[in-house]
Amino acid sequence: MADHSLPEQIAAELRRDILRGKLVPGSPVKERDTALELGVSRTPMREAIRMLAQEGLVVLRPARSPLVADPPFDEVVDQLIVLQALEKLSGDLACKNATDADIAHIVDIAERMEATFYTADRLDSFETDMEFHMAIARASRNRALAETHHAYLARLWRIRYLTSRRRKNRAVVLEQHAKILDALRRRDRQALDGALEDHTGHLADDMRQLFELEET
Amino acid sequence: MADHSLPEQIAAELRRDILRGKLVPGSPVKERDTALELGVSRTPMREAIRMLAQEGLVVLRPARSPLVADPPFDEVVDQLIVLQALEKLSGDLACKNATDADIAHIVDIAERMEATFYTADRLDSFETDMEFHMAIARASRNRALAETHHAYLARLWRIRYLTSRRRKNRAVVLEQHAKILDALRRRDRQALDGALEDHTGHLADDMRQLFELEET
DNA sequence: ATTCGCAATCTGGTATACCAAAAGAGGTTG
DNA sequence: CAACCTCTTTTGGTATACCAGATTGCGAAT
Repeated sequence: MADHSLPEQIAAELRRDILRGKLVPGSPVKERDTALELGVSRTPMREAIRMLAQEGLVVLRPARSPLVADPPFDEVVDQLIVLQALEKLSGDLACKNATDADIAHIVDIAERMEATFYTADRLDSFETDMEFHMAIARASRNRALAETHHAYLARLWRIRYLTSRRRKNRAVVLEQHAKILDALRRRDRQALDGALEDHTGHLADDMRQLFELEET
Repeated sequence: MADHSLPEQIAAELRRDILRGKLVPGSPVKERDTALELGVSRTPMREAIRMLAQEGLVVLRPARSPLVADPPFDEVVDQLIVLQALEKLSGDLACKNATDADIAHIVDIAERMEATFYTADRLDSFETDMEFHMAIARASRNRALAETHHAYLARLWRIRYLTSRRRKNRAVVLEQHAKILDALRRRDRQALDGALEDHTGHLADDMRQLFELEET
């Protein structure tokens, strides 16, 4: 248990429950009950809840139980817009600052993803996809950027996960990744910018469809 | 005391002490002692320290006292790069989405700042400057963006505060703000982009000078 | 004199007890 | 029958007590 601190473990546990849908969006997360359930005291539970609030997975209310977040479409779009800007900045900086080893690492992830995309568990392949994007952010060699980018990926985790199920043509994703990789290899900032914009744009389209279906 | 919660008040108190230099970068912030000093218990003090850690004003160490942050130049530059990207995105979106009331509010802040810039307490006028930039971010009508932008402003608070002392010509700031306002009024995205880039760029120059002086 | 080791103590992490505010249930009254 | 008031219960906020790991300083042994 030296890995992570107790609050982090609790946060990870709750995060999984939220993303997997065990904790329904809009339902309260009472610190007493939840702490008892997990066999910890309220203090680390409190801290874990604050972490998730910071990530946007729960919303705090003054003097009330925190709620599992259930962001309306507009808010998710807002977050996606920021994510897109962060990815484009990452790409731009990566073209300038990435080492060859950085790029090789990204290629490696992409190849792994391509090889297992149709056979792997959806959750696994989804995590590989996250790794891919995080590796690009890290290749910017800007720690603050990588951290903020990671926070947004985490925040959009659930909704991206849900859209990945609905996506008819998974090949499109692989193709987009290939384009991103190609531009990055050539360190072609403009091409990379376009490829990343395209990638996020498709995600926005998928999200819109998902929300429209949910309306019913 | 309905304004803010106790942890927020404590955080504000500590933040002022850090920014004013009462708490020296690199020195420990012991939660017991500090809590006793402020007449509160450790629980809200803990939370306040976590807030400041999140803002980057203190750094947490496992099983050790938190330290007042003292980030190296490179890290601050990284953060400034992200802040610049967020400001440019804010400006871009604000040109599209800001209401006339939003812009009027920004004008209001700018005028207040201009009127008191030379007479007001430096920390106060600095807070007005922050309000100005935050108002622009909020005018983007993108909550996520405004929040992340705010976090970066807070993170760069100290270093910006220090540079504001060194800046020979405060009039430059007012002039830049005027340019930003003008472009925003005309909803001229390109001009606003340039003005914001210029503003942040100057800040980077000032920062560089500050760090070079500190080296000695 | 130097180094190794042990113990006192300092510090953050965790559990728990207490408090005040707010929500909900139930009864009373118009 | 409905609306309102009150009392109980629930819940987060705060204070405090306890614990375990780490640091440090002193002392003993080489």
